[in-house]
Amino acid sequence: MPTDTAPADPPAQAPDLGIVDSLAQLSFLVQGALAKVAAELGLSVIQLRLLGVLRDREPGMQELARHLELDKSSVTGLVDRAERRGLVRRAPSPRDRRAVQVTLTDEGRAAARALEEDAGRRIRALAAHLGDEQRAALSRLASTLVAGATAV
Amino acid sequence: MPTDTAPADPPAQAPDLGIVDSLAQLSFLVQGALAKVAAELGLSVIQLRLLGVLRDREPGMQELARHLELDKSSVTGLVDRAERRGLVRRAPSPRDRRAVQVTLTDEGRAAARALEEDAGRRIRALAAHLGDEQRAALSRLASTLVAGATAV
DNA sequence: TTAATTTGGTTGGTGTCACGTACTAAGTCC
DNA sequence: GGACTTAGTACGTGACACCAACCAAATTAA
Repeated sequence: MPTDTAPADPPAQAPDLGIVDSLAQLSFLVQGALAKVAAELGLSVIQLRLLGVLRDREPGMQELARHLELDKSSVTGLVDRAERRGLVRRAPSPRDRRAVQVTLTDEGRAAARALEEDAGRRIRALAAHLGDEQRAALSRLASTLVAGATAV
Repeated sequence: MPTDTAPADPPAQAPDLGIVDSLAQLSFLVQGALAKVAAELGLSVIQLRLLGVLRDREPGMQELARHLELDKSSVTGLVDRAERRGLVRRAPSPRDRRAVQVTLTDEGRAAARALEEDAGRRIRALAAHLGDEQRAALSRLASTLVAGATAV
């Protein structure tokens, strides 16, 4: 159970932590980077994630809940707060009079773009110690894992 | 800004998401797995992390705050809740009468072991679609990245 | 075509978590 | 001795997540 993201001694040759610890530590590292990105705009990671999902979708609340793996009541609150900040809008669904379409506002879209850029910078910085080939290999492997693990 | 962990179509050949999106998505995947592991014992990810740090340390509150990158007042609350659950104990420091040593209780140690095992299972399951060689390569690359990025 | 059920969403209550500010007590430095 | 720093707590606030209960619209059954 690898839980430590605080600076450690730089090993001349990095010891292999094993698949479990290395992925867990990596995830804390990346999440920390994303948290800092979001914090620059006064947002949380979950708000960043919300904006990310809405970049190419106009889902209802239920669908949003599935994407974010949250309870629907949690999504109500999440969207409430994002709406209060002027980042998203609730529009009535044209198909279903009960339902709602959640949409990015212009401000929200601008924020999403800024976050995306900054996240790119920060994550690339994390991988700065890797060589080009290593980085490419890591990207491929991570992509493969993600594809395999999310394909139900 | 890759924010989606919900199931997607399984691509015959996984497209490379790029280093940024692949690492971000991977981090959400791993954090989700850790959240489920913790939830099985009625804990949160940060509590899991706390137990992980305490496996091989008996830090003071300040030191704990540094390890977890939290404000010291946040650590007070965190340890309060863990103590209330019987997982950790506050002992007076022998060196400094102001300070405290945070220690795992027997119950806490048992929980840490259980979490560790289960996290291993779940993370290995995530990587189940990778071949042995791929998994080993990913582990090495992730280890290298972590070592490089945490070495101040 | 009513009646029963499912679906989409909100409300209200509870607990966790993180922060900032303010505070006490103990250690350290002149 | 007094000034300053360090270790930790207390308190108030806000974000976040869940559950249970609820309403209204949509769908299915009778």
